[in-house]
Amino acid sequence: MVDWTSDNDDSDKFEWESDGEAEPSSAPAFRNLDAAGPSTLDSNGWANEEAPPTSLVEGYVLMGFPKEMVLKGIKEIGNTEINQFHFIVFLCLCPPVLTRLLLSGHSDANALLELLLTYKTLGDDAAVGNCSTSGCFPQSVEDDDDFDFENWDGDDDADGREPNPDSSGDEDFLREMSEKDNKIKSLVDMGFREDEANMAITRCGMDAALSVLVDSVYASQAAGDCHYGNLSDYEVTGSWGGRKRARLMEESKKKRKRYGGAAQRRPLDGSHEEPMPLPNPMVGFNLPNDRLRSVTRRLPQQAIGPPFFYYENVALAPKGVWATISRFLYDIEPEFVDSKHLCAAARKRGYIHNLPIENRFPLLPLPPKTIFEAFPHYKKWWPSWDPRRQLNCLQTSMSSAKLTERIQCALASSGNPPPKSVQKYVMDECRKWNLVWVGKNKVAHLEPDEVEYLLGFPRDHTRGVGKTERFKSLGNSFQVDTVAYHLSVLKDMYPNGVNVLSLFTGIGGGEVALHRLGIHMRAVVSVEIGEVNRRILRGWWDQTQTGTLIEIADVKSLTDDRIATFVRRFGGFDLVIGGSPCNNLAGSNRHHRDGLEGEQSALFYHYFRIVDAVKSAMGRM
DNA sequence: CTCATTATGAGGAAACTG
DNA sequence: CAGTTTCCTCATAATGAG
Repeated sequence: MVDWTSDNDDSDKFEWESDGEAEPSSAPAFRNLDAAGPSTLDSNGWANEEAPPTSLVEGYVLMGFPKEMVLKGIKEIGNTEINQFHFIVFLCLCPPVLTRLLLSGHSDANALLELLLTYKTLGDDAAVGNCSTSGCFPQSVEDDDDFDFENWDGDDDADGREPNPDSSGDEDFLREMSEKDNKIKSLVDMGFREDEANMAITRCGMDAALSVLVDSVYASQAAGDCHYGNLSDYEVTGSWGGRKRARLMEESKKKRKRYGGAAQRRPLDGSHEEPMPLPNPMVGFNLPNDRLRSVTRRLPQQAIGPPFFYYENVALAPKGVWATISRFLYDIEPEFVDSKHLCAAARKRGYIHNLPIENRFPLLPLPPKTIFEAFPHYKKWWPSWDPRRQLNCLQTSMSSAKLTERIQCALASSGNPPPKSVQKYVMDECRKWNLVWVGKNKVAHLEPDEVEYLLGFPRDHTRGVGKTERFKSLGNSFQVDTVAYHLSVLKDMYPNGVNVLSLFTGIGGGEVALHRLGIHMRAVVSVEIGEVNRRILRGWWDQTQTGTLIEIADVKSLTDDRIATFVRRFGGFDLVIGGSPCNNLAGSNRHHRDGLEGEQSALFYHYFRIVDAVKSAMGRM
């Protein structure tokens, strides 16, 4: 056994090997990178990489059907009652389809044929009567128009359903379909039945947010349509509402009233459209060595564990997002903390958790809170007109070398001190890109090990992968000191260690925090989509831990059944921790800041689903 | 193809001004 | 109080080099 409180203590210190110029040659920092130990398989023996298709259309394409054909098929069947079975039957009963597949040089045509024939047999036995009324069979193809598979170019809009003149009908259709597929799939993944999901979309419209759809399903259940599993518990909690909430919380346009101070409480009962106000200063419920601002809180009854859970995301999300997140996570008030109060870099984040907030303690040694304390050697070239003493948020990408050059030119061709206009230009860029002064008139971005240090990770934690990847992974991570401060209350509660379910693990900020707190992890089940991140976590784990680590790639594949299996195997989880993707919420995303319904950020609903599944599985223990 | 580099504002809230 | 300015943001797509 290892002494959990004292190993690897050099991770606390950041030591400069030289003047910072030296870039040590990359040595493999991890052991057993590719050695897939027995613990990389779960108890069912499933491999880690398996992932279900994300949509019906995609699914068939993955199965080897040409996309155009899939689209056409779905169109013919009708897009309101898409059913995997119908579609397979449709394809089976179209000999031209089979012919085309077999002639198309598909790499696995025989296997495909076998699959189709299998389904065909099933279809003959069971389902013909089932769909004979819907006109979903090839007849409908033929009496519609002369559907010629051989000359089909995939751009056939002759069915007249699409009045779209610009011949992008298929694209629109595809987009619409996959959007609907995704929503249905998300709802099904959350434990709803497919017909419930379909009904909700019909009621609320294609554009309804997922949260609205969920509400709609619950409302319909509460109205007595049906009861469905343990989720019906929520029908009686007032804030979930037994009534329809067919509005987008994100669309609240009400002028909001500001207030200062974190101590004030506000009803989160959804009876108003007031967005979630951010505290100023953003210090959370309390800070180390600052008992003055400490507050007490009372958790809603349904929020109380087990398990404890800890959720994180960006504080400055689009309007209404945090109200929605909070509503799903048992109406717990978020704790908004800017990590600039604990380290030298800002990081405004919201945390929703059901941990006690009394008797927290920080990691020691306390991290430096200013740039000069963290990196003394930058003082030498720091101009007096740069007033920064802390860094802005550490992001996922770094500035270009061209920018350093432009700034150098601008400064070289002006006096000392430079005119205000030049100062403003330089300061704007420095603040935007977190640049530091490394020479005369010379600024540069931080290095990966500096970011590791600021975020509270051991040095070289992300070493061994590309520099770009390191910045990306670190930029997406926790600030360890901040999270550890919140998790510190677990130490006395679990002297024998904890079992952790870690979602969206990334490079393992939560795990590092627990380790640095001296909390033993008996078992960690980690879900992380990024292969690089899984490797980083595995490397760190093998170096520092003796417990069991199970890595899973896709959160969607962590079904309620598998969760129940893990709960039985480990005797329950003590902590469910994770921050769901922020890239559709973050302000720096120019292209797809789509809010909580964005492609990645919508995975929040899986966080909710999984916490709830753990809750109910542990309730049955 | 992969990997690294570079250019690319919107959106929201706080601070400021009159 | 309304209008304006300032500030900040767990990013993505196009391009280029190998």
